[in-house]
Amino acid sequence: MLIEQEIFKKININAFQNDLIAWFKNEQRDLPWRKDQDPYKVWVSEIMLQQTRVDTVIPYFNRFIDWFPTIDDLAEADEDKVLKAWEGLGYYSRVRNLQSAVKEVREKYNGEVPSTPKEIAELKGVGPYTAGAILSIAYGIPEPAVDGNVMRVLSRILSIWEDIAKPSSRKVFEQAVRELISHEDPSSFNQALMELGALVCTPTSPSCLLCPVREHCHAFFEGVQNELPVKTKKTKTRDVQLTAAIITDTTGKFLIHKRPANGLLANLWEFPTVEIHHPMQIDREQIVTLFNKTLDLDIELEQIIGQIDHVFSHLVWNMKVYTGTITAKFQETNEWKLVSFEEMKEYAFPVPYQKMFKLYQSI
DNA sequence: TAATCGTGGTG
DNA sequence: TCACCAAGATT
Repeated sequence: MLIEQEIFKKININAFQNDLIAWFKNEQRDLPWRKDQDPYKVWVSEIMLQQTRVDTVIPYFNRFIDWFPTIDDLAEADEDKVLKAWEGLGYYSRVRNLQSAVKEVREKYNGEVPSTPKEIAELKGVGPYTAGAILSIAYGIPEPAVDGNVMRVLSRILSIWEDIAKPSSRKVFEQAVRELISHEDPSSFNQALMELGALVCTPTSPSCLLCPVREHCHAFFEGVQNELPVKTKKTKTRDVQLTAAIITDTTGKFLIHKRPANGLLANLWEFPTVEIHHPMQIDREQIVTLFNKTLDLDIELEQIIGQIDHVFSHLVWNMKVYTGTITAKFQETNEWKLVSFEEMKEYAFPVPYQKMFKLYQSI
């Protein structure tokens, strides 16, 4: 790669490290996962923080560590309870991978989180960023931990015009970190880059006048901090038409269904739902038939109580919500359960179904 | 590589 | 209202 030669010329590495780390030690936020360096807690926090804001993560992290204080606690827990701990956080495969990886750590590494790049990167759900974050923060090993913050900050400081939306450009920034990282305190260095990105070197209108490494910043020198980083975008969401129903039996219990183990919202619970492919040419009777045939049920729909629109990363759900009743003897299975209001609280429901139940309660 | 995988905050 | 965003990984 040709870029390293330039990096050495542009930056006084020692002064940059010192200014950055000194700022971090003074200004870092007091966060629950910074109270110690327990590799398990660092790991949990890094998984939670993937694509998720710090303020959102804090209460989830505290409750998760309360429920599962150690690797053994998480490894032995029921998946339904683990998912319940993650309910509302999103990207649920993160926590299923985490539990799977924790079990592997217990079996292969005697319960100790491995401390080599190769071994840690093999764990489920641990990609290049998370591997570097755990190695540097928990073990003090000078490995790059390149997330969106780091790419933004370094694209400005080093004036790197790579498109950070391209997966291939991450390695450019990893190489940059390898040239710049403090070997005396890699933990503070990596965290400082991210903290700077979160607090000062923000995506829009960065606070350059407050920046501790302003004098090292090529973009600030050239006045192009608002043009960096280069990031192409593409977002096309598709609409999905669904009909879902709150179905009760004669005792007032609710019919719930466990979603498939793969794909969207895997292994979470939902109220019975069918997809409507051609909403213009379907009547109520056909919807009932669709429920009974698709879901192998025997139910009757009562009335529409409203509509829930929910936006995911790559699609939008338009859910028509009905109430309904069970019209025949019902047999519980692993995927189908009839639960009381109190029992329902033990099951993890994704947000659209939480919205749906609130709608039901409001009528 | 591009698509998939959630949610809540923000300008 | 809506595009964009936030400590990415997997397929």
